[in-house]
Amino acid sequence: MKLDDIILNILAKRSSAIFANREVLRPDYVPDSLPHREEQIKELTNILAPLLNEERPSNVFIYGLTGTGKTAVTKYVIRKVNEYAGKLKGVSFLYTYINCRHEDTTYRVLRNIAGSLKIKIPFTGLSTAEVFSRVVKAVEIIGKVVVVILDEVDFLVKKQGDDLLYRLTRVNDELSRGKVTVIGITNDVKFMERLDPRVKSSLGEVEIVFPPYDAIQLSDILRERAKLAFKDGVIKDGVIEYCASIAAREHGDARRALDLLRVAGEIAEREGADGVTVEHVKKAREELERDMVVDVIRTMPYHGKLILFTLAVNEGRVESTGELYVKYRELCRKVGLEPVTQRRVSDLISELDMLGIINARIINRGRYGKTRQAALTVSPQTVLKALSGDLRLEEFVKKYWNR
DNA sequence: CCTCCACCGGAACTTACGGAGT
DNA sequence: ACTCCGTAAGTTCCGGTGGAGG
Repeated sequence: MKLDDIILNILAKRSSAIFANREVLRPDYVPDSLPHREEQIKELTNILAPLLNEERPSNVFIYGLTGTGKTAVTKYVIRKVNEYAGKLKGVSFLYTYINCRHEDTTYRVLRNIAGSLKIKIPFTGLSTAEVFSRVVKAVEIIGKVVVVILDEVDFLVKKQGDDLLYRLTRVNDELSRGKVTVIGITNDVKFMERLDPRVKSSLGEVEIVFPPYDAIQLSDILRERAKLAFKDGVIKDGVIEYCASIAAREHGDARRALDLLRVAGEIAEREGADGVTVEHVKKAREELERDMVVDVIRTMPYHGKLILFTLAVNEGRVESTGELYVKYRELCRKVGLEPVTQRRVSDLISELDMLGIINARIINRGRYGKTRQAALTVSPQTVLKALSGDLRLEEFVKKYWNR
């Protein structure tokens, strides 16, 4: 085949037989309609309405499990309010969206806020106090309301404490021109309890709760997006319902449902099929699982990978942290590595649990103590496969098998 | 009803590193 | 060149704690 033809072939496939617009299924896409979230949209719009008079809205706190539309609704409403503020009243305000899972330090969050105020801050080197005062100065000079949206705030607070939140909610006292409103978003129900009472009262001026979707609502959402994302008639019977039922089982997570649908479409496309079937969704589920594992492994510290390895070669589960630790040390010894302390391993278990790659249940064995029982949520083979892709571990794995 | 195991989990500290300001 | 700062991984120390077994 001529090179020309190869390229042409690939490009031709891009104008796909399956997708009309796959962007609609991406997690960060904000749709024009958000079914079953009218209540929350109304509430949030009411709260933010003072922006039209250049007044500072109350701080808002938003709860809801992952994939319940918190982020989409917030982005949607703030965008619309901003639009109408300009159109109807000729006023403007600034807003910035920050995901604290990615920007999980005080410094990085401040740098992001600074960025939206058009002042540049080096990515390291300054003290947080310095950055904070530069931000405050900028708000003062600009003299407008600044809405700071902190998505997944719990990550920030877990790592750095509520100091930044406290200062952000108090900053209005120091300002004569310009105001700051904070919108905090979290999926951690117990988050508020851990906050300093002062932060709690100021941040929780208003609260909005996002309940999880049920399977029927998920189907509605998927159907609506599928209409935009796929060409007519490519979605076969039962596909939408199947995606919805899987996601409904996992706490009504719409993001999960959309991911499934998108990946199923991509698989169908790769196979050159003329439609998306339930089989494609099943494959998509496996593929997403693999991706998740690879992703977790890439971001884990070295000894976190060793813990995963230990777990994987033990049929994917252990009865206690102690057992896991003994086996982990054994592996380290065989391969000539310094093991970390049990305390550290305990933290690594927590991390893996939070990332969803393992399930760590606390169990009480009375006289025989309290411990965590850890089990992989994915198959050990998937983990081993993903680990062998890790360069430094490859040797390790080989050594272990040939020992 | 109390004890006491095998841990959990918070906090403060260390080490190594790389960037900024002066 | 020197100091100050943040980040990441890990350590040390230690105060809890739920419930089976005495």
